[in-house]
Amino acid sequence: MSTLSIGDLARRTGVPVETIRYYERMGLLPKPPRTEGNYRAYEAGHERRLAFVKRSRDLGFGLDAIRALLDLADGADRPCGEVDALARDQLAEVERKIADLTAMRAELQDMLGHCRNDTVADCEIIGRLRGK
Amino acid sequence: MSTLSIGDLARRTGVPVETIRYYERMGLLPKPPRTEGNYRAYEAGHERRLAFVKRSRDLGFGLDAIRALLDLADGADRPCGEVDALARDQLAEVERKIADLTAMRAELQDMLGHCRNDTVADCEIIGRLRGK
DNA sequence: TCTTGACCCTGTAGCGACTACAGGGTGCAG
DNA sequence: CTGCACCCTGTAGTCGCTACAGGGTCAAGA
Ligand SMILES: [Zn+2]
Ligand SMILES: [Zn+2]
Ligand SMILES: [Zn+2]
Ligand SMILES: [Zn+2]
Repeated sequence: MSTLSIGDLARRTGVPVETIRYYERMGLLPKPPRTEGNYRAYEAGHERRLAFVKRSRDLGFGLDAIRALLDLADGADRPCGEVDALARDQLAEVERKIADLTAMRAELQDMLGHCRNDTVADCEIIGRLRGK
Repeated sequence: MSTLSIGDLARRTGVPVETIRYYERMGLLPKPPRTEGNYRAYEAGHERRLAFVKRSRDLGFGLDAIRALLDLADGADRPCGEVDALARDQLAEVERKIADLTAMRAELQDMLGHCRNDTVADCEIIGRLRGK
């Protein structure tokens, strides 16, 4: 038989078993047919769909956005403006996070650069956390 | 009287009331004395401690790390090596996140740059999410 | 004096995206 | 036939808040 168990699918996609079941509960993956013993039996279509979800997650899309992307991907001859909009929103979100983290990094580096490694009372890190 | 209500403290530190109560439950802030009407009555020490917590949060430290920093900050004449280690760990974490997000940004930008705004079937964004 | 309204209290539930059990069932190899 | 890896469901925990629900307190204005 060419069907995959949930464990097979997990190994092939790199998505943990528990996460696959979670995606199914969240409506990202269709409920697969079951074997006699009530095991999930996946086929190639399921694997492609899960791979799509994984690539989207790797780009930071939230599950709601991924549901929307999956729906849009089904309408082959519709314009892709909505897809674009989702990607642009996600890019904006990523850029916002990078900006926040870059500010944190600068301050942490500066604190560490000023620390003379003596007592806590004189430590620049503690001093700045206290607000000088 | 020079005490502050929880709302006063929230306004002065920029930390929401609910979050202040949450920090108290989590053991980051000492339980303040109460008024006759059972209102929390804060003093300058509480405000300084909360400001320390806020600055630490703004740098991305987790609450466990902040608890440790607060403890270390009390031992004035001990060496600051542990403080340093916490800051270095936090810097490493921030740098890891920046690296992840930078990769996401590059891929999102590239996808968006290749999208010719036609149909979903030809859309580069959908194509890449599907794995080409 | 009464009442309005802003503030405060506790306790609990929800968010997002998992992750980790507990307590069982299935299926195959030795 | 027995062990073991795997699968099942359902629930609770993670992190750092945030949002109620259902009450109590308090000062100012009519
Ligand atoms: Zn400097
Ligand atoms: Zn130091
Ligand atoms: Zn390219
Ligand atoms: Zn497109």
